[in-house]
Amino acid sequence: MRWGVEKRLEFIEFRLFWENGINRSDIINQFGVSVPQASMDLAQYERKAPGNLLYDKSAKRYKASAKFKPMLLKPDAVSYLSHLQAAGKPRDGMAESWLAAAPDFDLLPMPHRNVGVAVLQEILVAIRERRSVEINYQSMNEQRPDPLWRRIAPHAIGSDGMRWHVRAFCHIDNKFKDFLLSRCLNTRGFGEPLAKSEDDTLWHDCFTVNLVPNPKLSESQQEIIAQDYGMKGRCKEVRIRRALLYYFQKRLRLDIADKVDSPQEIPVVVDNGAEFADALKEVKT
Amino acid sequence: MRWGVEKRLEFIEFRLFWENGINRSDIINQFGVSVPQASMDLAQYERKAPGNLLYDKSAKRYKASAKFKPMLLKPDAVSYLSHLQAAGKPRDGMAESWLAAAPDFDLLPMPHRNVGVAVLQEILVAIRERRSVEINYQSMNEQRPDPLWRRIAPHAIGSDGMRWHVRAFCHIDNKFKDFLLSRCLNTRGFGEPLAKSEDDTLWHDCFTVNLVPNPKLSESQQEIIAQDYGMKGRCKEVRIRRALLYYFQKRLRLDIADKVDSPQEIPVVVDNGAEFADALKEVKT
DNA sequence: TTTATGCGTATATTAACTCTACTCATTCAA
DNA sequence: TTGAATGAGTAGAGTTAATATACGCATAAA
Repeated sequence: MRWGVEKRLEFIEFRLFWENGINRSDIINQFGVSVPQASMDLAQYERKAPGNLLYDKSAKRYKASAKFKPMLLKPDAVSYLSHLQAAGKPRDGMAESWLAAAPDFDLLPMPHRNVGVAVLQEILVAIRERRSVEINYQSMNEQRPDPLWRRIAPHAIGSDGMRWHVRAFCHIDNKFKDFLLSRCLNTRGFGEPLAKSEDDTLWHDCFTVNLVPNPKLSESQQEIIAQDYGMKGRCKEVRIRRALLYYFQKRLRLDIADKVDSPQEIPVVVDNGAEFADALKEVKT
Repeated sequence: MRWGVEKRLEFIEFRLFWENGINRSDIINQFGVSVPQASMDLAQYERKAPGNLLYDKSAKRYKASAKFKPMLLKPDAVSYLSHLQAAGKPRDGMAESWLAAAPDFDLLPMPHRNVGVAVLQEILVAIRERRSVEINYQSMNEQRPDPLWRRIAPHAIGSDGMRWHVRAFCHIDNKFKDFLLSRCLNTRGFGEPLAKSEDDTLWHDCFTVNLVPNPKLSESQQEIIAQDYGMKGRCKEVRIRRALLYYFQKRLRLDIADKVDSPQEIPVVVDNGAEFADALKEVKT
C-alpha cells in the first residue's frame, strides 16, 4: 500500500477516535483527493478494521462504533495533548494538524524573545560536524554589559522547560556552559573545537533525585501525591543530567520548600537533600 | 500536484534546511517509494526551486546551496525545537518525525502519572457535545481522602506548563474549577450540564500582567532582561486568562520575589502588583 | 414537496508510481 | 591501479491509484 493511502487511513482512524467522526469531505479537505477516492478510502478502512465504522445518517458522518478498536494507531493521551499544544500556534511546514473538533483550550503564555532561525541552523551544523563557532552572545555578566563575540564548541541542546540552551565548551572561560539560544544574536566562522562532547561530564553524568511527598502535608494528601507521581514506596527516583539539575530545582520549586508557608504549593521535596546540595554546588562552580 | 508528492518535496526542503542534506535513500526510507521515483522527486524539486540543490559528490548527498531559499516551508526555530521535543518520546500515530541528524538533546524530566486515554476521550466528548459527565476524581481536599464520583460540566482544557486540567463547572461545589486530568481515574454517564462555557467568566476574562525587570538587578542586567522578553519601554504586557493567573504566578516564581536572596533567580516582577493581587484573590475564592 | 447535502457506484481516462535493466561517477580498499 | 561498492540518473513496459463525470438513493431542512 502506498504511503498516501496509509496516511489517509490513519487519518480516518484518528478522527474516529479523537473527534466527532469523519466525513468524505474531511478527507477531501485534508488531502485534496476526489469524492470517489474518499469513498473508496472509507470502504478500505472498513475492510481493514471491520466493525469500527458506523454511519450516522442523521449527522451524515461516520462515527466510531461501540466496539471500535484502533488498528492503525496506538492512541495516547499525552501525544494527543502535545498535538493540541503544537496546533495552538500555526506552524509552517513540518506537519499540519489533524485536529478539527478540538476543544477550547489554552496554555500558560510564556513571554520570551524568539530564537533566530539562522542562529539555530548554524549551531546545529556546528554540533553535527563537531566544530566550534563564534556567537555574538549577550551574557548577564556584569563585566560584559554588551554582546560579545565568543567562540564556543557546542555539542548538545537542552530545554529547562521554558527556554532552550546550547550546551557548549566556552573557549573564553575554558569550561562547559549553557548558552541561552535567544541570547545568541548572531554567528560566524566555524573552527576547531577545544573540547568534545565526551569531556562534558556534567552533561553525560546523571544524578538521581529521590522525590518524596512533602512531609508537611497530611497523611492522606501525601498518599495522593505519591499516586500523582507514580511513586513506589512513597519515593520517586528521577534520573537527571547534572547539567540540568539547577533548572530542575527551580522548576519544581525545590529550593524554596521551607520559605513558603503553605505546603500545598510544594507537593514534593528532595529526600536525599545532602547529596542533592553537593551535586548542585558542583554544577555551580 | 498530489498530496503525496507535495509532502515529499517539503521533506526534501526540510532536510536541506535543517539537516545534513538529502539522499535518494532518505526519501525511499521515509515514504517507501521506488528508486526512480526518488530521483524524479529530486529533479522536480530542482525544477520548483532552481539553484537550491547542490550535489556533494564526495558525501554522496544533496546539500543546500549557498543561495538556498526555502520555497515550500517557512522555517521557524521554535517549531523546529518543538518538533525535536515531540520526537523525543516515540509518538504513535499523528505524524512521524522528519528528523534524522538531530543533535544530542534533552529536556527536563517532569515526573507525573499519565492521563488515561479513555478518560480524556470521554471528557472531550462531553466538551464537544456540551454535556456533563461524572468523573471519579481524587481531590486534595482533606474532607475527601478517597476518590469521589462527581458530576462536572467541562468546557475547555488548559495547561499550566506542567500538567493538563479540565476547566469545568462542578455540580457539587456549584462553581467553575480546574480538575487535573491525571487525577480523573474514570468517567461515566453523560447528562445535562448545570452551566455553560459562557458563564465561566474567569476563563473568558483576561487580566493584563505588566512585567518589568527585577529592580534589584543592575541597570545593564535589567536592560538585558528587557531585551530577553521583548519589552517595549521596559515593560512587557502579558494578557492571560484569569483562570490561569495562579499558575502563571507560580511558574514565573512571581510570588517569592522578595523571599529569595539573589535577584538573578527572579528576572521579572509584576509592576501592577496591587491589581495582580486583587485578581489572584478573586480567583482563589 | 422541493432543495440541498452526503453517500455509493460505474465508466473511461490520466497521472503517478513500480519493476527491471543499464550507464556513469566517485570512493575506498586490495 | 584495479575492482568492488555505492549512489545518481535514465529508459521502457506495466500497474495502480487517482481523476472527472455521471447517475441513483437517503435524509434533513426549507
